[in-house]
Amino acid sequence: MTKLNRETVIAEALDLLDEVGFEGISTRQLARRLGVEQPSLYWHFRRKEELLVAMAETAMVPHATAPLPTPSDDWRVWFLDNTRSFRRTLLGRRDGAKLHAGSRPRATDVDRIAHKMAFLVESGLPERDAQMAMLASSRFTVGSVLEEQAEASLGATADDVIGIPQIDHEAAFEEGLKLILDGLAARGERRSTRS
Amino acid sequence: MTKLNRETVIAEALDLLDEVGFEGISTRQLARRLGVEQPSLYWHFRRKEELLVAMAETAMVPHATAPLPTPSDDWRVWFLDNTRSFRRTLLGRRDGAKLHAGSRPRATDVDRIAHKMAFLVESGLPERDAQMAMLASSRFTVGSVLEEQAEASLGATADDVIGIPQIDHEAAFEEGLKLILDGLAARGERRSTRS
DNA sequence: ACTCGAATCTATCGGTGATAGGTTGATTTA
DNA sequence: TAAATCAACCTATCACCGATAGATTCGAGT
Repeated sequence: MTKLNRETVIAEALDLLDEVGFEGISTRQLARRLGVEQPSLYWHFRRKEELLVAMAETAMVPHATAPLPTPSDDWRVWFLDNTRSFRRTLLGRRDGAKLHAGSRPRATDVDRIAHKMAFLVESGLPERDAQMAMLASSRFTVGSVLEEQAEASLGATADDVIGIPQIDHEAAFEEGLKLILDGLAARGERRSTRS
Repeated sequence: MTKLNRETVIAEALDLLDEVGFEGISTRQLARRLGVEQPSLYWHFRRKEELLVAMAETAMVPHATAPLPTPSDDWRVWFLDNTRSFRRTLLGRRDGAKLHAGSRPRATDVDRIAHKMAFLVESGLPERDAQMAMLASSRFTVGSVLEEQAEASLGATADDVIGIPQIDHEAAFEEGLKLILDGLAARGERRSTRS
């Protein structure tokens, strides 16, 4: 059998995540899948948490490699699509939000965020508003997906007692996102129409 | 020594949470603090998760017992204060957001939410907008506090490499919340001024 | 005094992350 | 080519974890 490497471990770990969920991930199960003994994983990762961080990073690749905005883009449309891309990526893996929550941005992410910010400023938004809107939409998204995936996990075990009217997560996300966008647009317009 | 009961266990568990954080909670440590052997806790709780749910509920008491809005209140002011109350309660305990995340609302919570919704509708907001705004602000808050407390946990271990400009979480929360409120107000005004 | 059951105990299970230190086999070096 | 090196595994083991089974205690009610 071919030799293990970091990427193979991460890929298999993400497959395992999809099957057993975040709490179900154990180094032994992962090792068994890779045809290896459990301590061998510690050659590639110092601690389990280091593996989880790497998993989170890989899971975010779809969003982290999505095209950046260009000056001709409508900032409103881009803002919506960018946040949707983030959400779809989080939803792309089981417990994706839990995996991602609290992870620090890497240097390449920081560069991309800077580009996005510059785009919004170029589009006429005050820098602080742009910054706060990016932050707010990101946190709103994490909170939303976290709840959505938590409900999915609980739904698998406990039966839904009727009384909680079952939320349409997609619609709730879109509406909340629109609220943030509208709040942002109100400022941008106020600024661009008055000055 | 006085006999144990559910409330005592929960209270001690929350103290333990503040000391060791969410990941550090173990039934053995908790039992030792209570002067009892570990399996004794299983008389009061079927599984550890049941204890965690009870902890989450108790931790939310400050917010869950805060005064409800009255018809004379300004809905904008109330909306801000209500969301701030939620945030402060989450921040009130270490890893409060992680503890709360994904917990289902209890019957009494549902009643309170219904009251709040009715208040917003009475104040002139479309029901769906009110619903979505409550949901959005709640999820934004959970996402925000989750990140804030995650940073606090990481900050305790890893040193801050300068390059991430250190966010003022309070200000970011206030700005994001204001975006949601402004988005909501834009609709309410549009409705009330046109009809 | 006797019973009964709530509330605790002891003992133990299988599973977990992690470390220490030995083995192997390919690659580099002398 | 022989020796040395070192990445990449292995075995063995640790302390700890959540959870269950089943014995024991002890106070309240009859």
